[in-house]
Amino acid sequence: MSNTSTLKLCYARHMSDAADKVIEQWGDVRPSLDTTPIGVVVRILRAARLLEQGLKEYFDDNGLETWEYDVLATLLRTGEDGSLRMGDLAGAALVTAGALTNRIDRLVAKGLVTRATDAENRRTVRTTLTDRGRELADGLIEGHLANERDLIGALTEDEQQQLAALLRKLLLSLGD
Amino acid sequence: MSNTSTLKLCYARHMSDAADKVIEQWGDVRPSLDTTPIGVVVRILRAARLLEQGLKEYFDDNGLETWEYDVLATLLRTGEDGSLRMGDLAGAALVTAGALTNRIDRLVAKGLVTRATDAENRRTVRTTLTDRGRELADGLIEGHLANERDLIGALTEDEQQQLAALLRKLLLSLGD
DNA sequence: GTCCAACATTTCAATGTTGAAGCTTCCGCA
DNA sequence: TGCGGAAGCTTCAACATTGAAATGTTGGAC
Repeated sequence: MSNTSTLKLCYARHMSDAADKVIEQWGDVRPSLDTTPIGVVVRILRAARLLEQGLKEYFDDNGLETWEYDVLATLLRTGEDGSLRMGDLAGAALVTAGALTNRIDRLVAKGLVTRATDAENRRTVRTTLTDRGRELADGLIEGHLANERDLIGALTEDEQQQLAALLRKLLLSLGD
Repeated sequence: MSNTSTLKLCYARHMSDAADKVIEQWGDVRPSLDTTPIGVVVRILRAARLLEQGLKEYFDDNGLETWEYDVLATLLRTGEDGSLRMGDLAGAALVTAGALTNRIDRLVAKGLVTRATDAENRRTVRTTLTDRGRELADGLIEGHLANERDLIGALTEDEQQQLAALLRKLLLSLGD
């Protein structure tokens, strides 16, 4: 699961990635453009895609979809009684309410969560982990985190912290 | 199009974003976990979603899908004769070949590109900008870049460069 | 010269998401 | 008490993507 082989490929300094090539091409064709924002935006978009693939591989190996783990883990870490409203789950996953209904349907069918209308506010529906769901999520956390560590392992701890700090600032400005 | 209002919200230092909350929650519920990779991975995923939304708004205003501009711009900046093979376009957009066929179908229907089998290697299909496609893409570049600058405007230029450098290193290790 | 494996694209069924419309349920207000 | 609007979720049609199978093409082995 370690990507030692690809790491070797970039020991050389100043190797260029896809974003560098995009910027270089614009420089050739439209030299007057200020293409600096591409260096950030394109890289974030591509990094997200590649990380998603990397996360998917881990969950594939464990017979789960990434979003399934996301729902279970969100319920698990939210503590309390391990139940959340549909809207909260939709917000956490950045998908629409319709998508969440669909997802929870399937998790209920798998026996990993239950669904019940809230007694106090009967408009809201609370999704709760079953024991099986809790155990499943619990058993996957460590491996998932290890996988994440591996995916960003090319960066030193310092670099990881810098990156996190810069992204936090960006996210706050984007309204996260 | 400027996000001054959201910027104001984070003048206070050490405000926490969604990733901070996730980490904090795990700390409460499973204190033994090393959740540091979340700070990077989750943030990249969320930043990508939010940036995609921000890009979408600009192209919505201009009656185009983001991917439509992506194809046109890729063809435009690749220089040469402004034509590319299907596989190249799929690679640039990180989608499958099937998706590309569909996308190019629609761009052809709109009169923005043409499709022709390559004379030298008749397995490959070359997609080429029409004059209209070229003009359309050309007219949108500057606004698009201005929008991108705006989206990451909360970061100083130095910070943007640091962020770009860290992401490049990460992307290279991920095989970009 | 023929055959075969690899390549490049298209086709197609399965699947998941979005956005809008539709239901209940709740709350503020008269 | 009753009404109107908003909140919260579900339903549904439209649409896009994926992954696999199918089609056609090329180049090398023999």
